[in-house]
Amino acid sequence: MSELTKKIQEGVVRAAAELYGAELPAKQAVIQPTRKDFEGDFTAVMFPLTRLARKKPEQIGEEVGQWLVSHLDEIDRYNVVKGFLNLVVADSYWTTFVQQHVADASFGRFPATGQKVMVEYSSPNTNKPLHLGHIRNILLGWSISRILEAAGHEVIKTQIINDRGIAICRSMVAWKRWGNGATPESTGKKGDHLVGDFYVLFSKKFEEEYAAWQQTEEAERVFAERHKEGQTREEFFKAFKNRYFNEFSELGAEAREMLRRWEAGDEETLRLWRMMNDWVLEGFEETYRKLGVSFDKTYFESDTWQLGKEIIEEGLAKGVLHKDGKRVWVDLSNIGLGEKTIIKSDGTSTYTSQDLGTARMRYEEFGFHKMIYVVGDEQISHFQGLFEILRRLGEPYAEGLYHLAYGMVDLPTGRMKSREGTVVDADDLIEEVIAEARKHAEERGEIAELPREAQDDIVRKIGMAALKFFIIKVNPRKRMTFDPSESVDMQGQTGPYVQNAYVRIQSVLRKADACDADRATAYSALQEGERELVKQLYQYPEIIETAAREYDPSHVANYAYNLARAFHKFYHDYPILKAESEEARAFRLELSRMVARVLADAMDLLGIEMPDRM
RNA sequence: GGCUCCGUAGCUUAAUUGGAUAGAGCACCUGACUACGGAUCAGGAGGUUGGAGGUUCGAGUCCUCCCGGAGUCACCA
Repeated sequence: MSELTKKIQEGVVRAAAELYGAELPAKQAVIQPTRKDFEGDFTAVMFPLTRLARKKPEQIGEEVGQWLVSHLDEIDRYNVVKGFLNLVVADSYWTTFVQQHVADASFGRFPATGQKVMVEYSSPNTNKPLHLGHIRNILLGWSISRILEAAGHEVIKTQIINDRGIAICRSMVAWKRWGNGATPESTGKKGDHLVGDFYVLFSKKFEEEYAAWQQTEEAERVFAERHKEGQTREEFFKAFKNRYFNEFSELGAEAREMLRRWEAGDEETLRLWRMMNDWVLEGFEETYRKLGVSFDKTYFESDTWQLGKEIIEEGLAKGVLHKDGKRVWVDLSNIGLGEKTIIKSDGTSTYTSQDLGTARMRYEEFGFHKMIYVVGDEQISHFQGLFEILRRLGEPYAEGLYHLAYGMVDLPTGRMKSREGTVVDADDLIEEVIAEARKHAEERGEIAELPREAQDDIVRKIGMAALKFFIIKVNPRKRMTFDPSESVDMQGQTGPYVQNAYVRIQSVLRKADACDADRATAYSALQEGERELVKQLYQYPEIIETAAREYDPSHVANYAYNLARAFHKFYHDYPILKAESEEARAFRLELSRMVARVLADAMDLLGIEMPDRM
């Protein structure tokens, strides 16, 4: 809560004590920004006082209002509507506020909390390129990291690359069989896309193999023996695919053999694996760079997949985990999850066992207070189980673990499905939004005079702003529909709209010759539109606090939009450079300067850059 | 079926965590400066906040029960 609202709140509590001899809990003295349709800056809700004062809310409002005006310098006057006490803050308070913070880089930054927070926000598989779903994940993780830093925490950004397992082996088999030694250099293809192509090729060949197999006598026999009562041939073979892969498929056997050799440390297999993984990782790096994100620490599943043995032994000794033969499991029925397997009966590890081990390893390495996993909501129960196990084991960091679950990204046509080729590729998407921004810029011709590189830079910033803002403005919890045509919109509630407010201010500032900034505080006829802007600026730190507490960057995005909107209106309604007085001109310039600074700061927390022209 | 999440205008969404007449954008219609950048601004139309009860001075928000959608409940990751 900000300084002034806190002061008002304390004032209300003290007023209650002095006027009515009542002890009002601070929490019940609700202070909120006044709604637009009433006069005032802050509103104190009087209803909770009625019981204590045993008077009508209107009368209490009058009495408390008078008390506040005479005891707080900042409060100029008040009015009462029903049980709402609307308080008007003195102009001098606002003009001083702007003067104090116009160049204050610490505005919107909180003092160090001493808390160390680890944020894991990317965990891609190395068998195919990043797609739209990853983009939401990455943008969310990046911005929440920045917001947590602004809130005073020390943040360690991390990713875990899932670089081993049967999936990458499929790509490896396909490359070996049909690749003819293709490389990113020889094909001119980005490494992750090249490997992804082989993954797709494997699937295609496997489908063909499976279809052919269904015509064989062996398939006939399998169907006869294993199909359920009333199940058609088609239904049976659709459901049987995975088992076919594991029991009958030649390609499946080859991929499994590849995995076996990898696990056995076969040199040739490892060489191939390293080569293809490196291609993918370089591709990922490029995409990350285009998205403007980075990590402090990268983990690889190939290093961590066997972790967890130690912690599992402890769990067995403590009776938290149970063992049947080689299989290790845990009873999670208390949180509605039933039995969960941690080590399979063939002795191999699972995702859960890795995650147990990785959590402890990270804690030992960084000693974090909080660890946030930014992972899709389809894994909610996985994390519930994981955290529950760590709690039962008495791990010291268990209470600080948090799964930031975001909803899937759908297309207007429905869910993205890699099998149906409806996945939106990250690189393609980035290219598209930039192309769209370029198209708009060319139509407008505003930046046509600039050198090529400068134009490219601006167009890139605008396109990325459109894409990022479109994704981040939605509450992470919600499943979102990604309409490609809307995502490149540049008007209305969009990134470019916010940028435009900033650009307009830069344009004004360029034209403003040096003027006496000190005269700004002498301005004493604050207009409605000015007041509205100042109040919104004043809210900024609180917004960051809320976004950090809720792990929700959409608050910051919506704030930036609202601030930009208020500025556009202000810009339209009042002259700045040709203001009616020197004081007004000085104040409006300072006010605009601060709006620009806060807009840029807020957008920076979302990973969005501001152009100076557009 | 158990657990979890979601449901707000035709569409995409917000609501300061229980506060005033539910606020925006898109799309549609109508307007605006010989002006500091029109990627702008103003106005119109569009709502029984999925439904029904309940708690409260006050409910989109909390409780109960329904309806609809999604996810998950694997010796997958």
